[in-house]
Amino acid sequence: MYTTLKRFLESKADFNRLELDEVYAHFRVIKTKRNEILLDYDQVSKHYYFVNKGCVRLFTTTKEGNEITRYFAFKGSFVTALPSFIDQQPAEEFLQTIEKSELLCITRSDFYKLVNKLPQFTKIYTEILELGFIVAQKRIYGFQGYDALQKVKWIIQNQPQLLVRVSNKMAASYLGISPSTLSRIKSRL
Amino acid sequence: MYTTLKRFLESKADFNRLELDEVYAHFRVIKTKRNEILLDYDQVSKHYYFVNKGCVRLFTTTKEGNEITRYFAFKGSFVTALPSFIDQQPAEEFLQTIEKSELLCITRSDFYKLVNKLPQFTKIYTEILELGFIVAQKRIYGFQGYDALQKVKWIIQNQPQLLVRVSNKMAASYLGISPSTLSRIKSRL
DNA sequence: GTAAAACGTTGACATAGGACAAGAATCATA
DNA sequence: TATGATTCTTGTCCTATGTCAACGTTTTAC
Repeated sequence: MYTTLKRFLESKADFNRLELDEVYAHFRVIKTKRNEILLDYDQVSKHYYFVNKGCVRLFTTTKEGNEITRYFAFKGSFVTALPSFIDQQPAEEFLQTIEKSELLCITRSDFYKLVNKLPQFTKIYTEILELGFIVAQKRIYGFQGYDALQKVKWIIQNQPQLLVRVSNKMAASYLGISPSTLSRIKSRL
Repeated sequence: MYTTLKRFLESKADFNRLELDEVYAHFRVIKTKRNEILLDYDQVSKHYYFVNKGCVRLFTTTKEGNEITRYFAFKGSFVTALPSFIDQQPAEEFLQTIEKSELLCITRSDFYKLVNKLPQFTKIYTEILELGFIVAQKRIYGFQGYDALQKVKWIIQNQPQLLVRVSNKMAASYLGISPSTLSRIKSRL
């Protein structure tokens, strides 16, 4: 149950047996179906999720009702609506499983308890923030000035599993192009 | 000299006199002309800057040589090429003053010394990361699915000083539209 | 297992906005 | 202060990509 999380934690800092158990104790297992909403647009983010199996998508919608995908969390990633988790304002984004998934869930208050109690966990939080920052920057800035074809090539280079794992529509909404355009580009590769 | 920095620090955490002096001691004042490069594309980011006066721009260029502006740091903000500062890889972006400026500069090693020595400074670093993350997300995701006019309106709402403070060209490269388009839109507002 | 709904693909069409250029305005340098 | 360089504005033109629609395929739900 905790193998993947253990691997994640130990790759970031040194924990002894007791500390690991203390960390685990705060996580609760959640099994979900496909397309389950974990967090709604107006809700405040109170949980951090670790993906044990499956995939969680972070997305929002425009006024016109089009979905815009911001992030896909696959096995071994932490995910939440971070801005809301940090400042406790309504998320203005959705968290959704896009496959039957198994998640480890920790509440915000428990999360910060661990951050304040275990220096290793403080370090992990800092790294999550740093990495989140870097990844988001690379992804989004990487797209600046790219046309549709360049974006698709970028994603094939940098997240090759993505195009095969998620639907055409979701991938398109992640790339910021229309499903038609993505479909046309794929057929020409 | 340290008034603006003092205000910044005290707004984030409680420091006593001695601690403040210790923080100050690691910052060195830099006075720059307009358009001075603080960090080049291939360099590794070794300094964090606090803007006392003036403005620092973070930008990069496309293969075709077009500039893309990522961030403007005005008075009272910290700025560096954070991904490079964190992982010590070449920055792939530029730091440049766009006005005659006065900066407080701390080296990376001193910065991390403070982070590890003073809990308040740890907290400030966490907040810088959190805030940087939130601001970057809001800014960039805020633009997803916006057309040029919506972007301009967004910027007028959210960073009203920006359009008057920086050149048309730089503002356009920040918004991800061409200078011509920005010019046309402004004339129609 | 079947009907309904959602999705993917492809075509025809419309358009936002980029590229380029030229003249006016502003800025930099000596 | 003069002159060359850069930037701003605005026109014309063009292309990438969005929209809409039709149709076949896949998924969902009862």
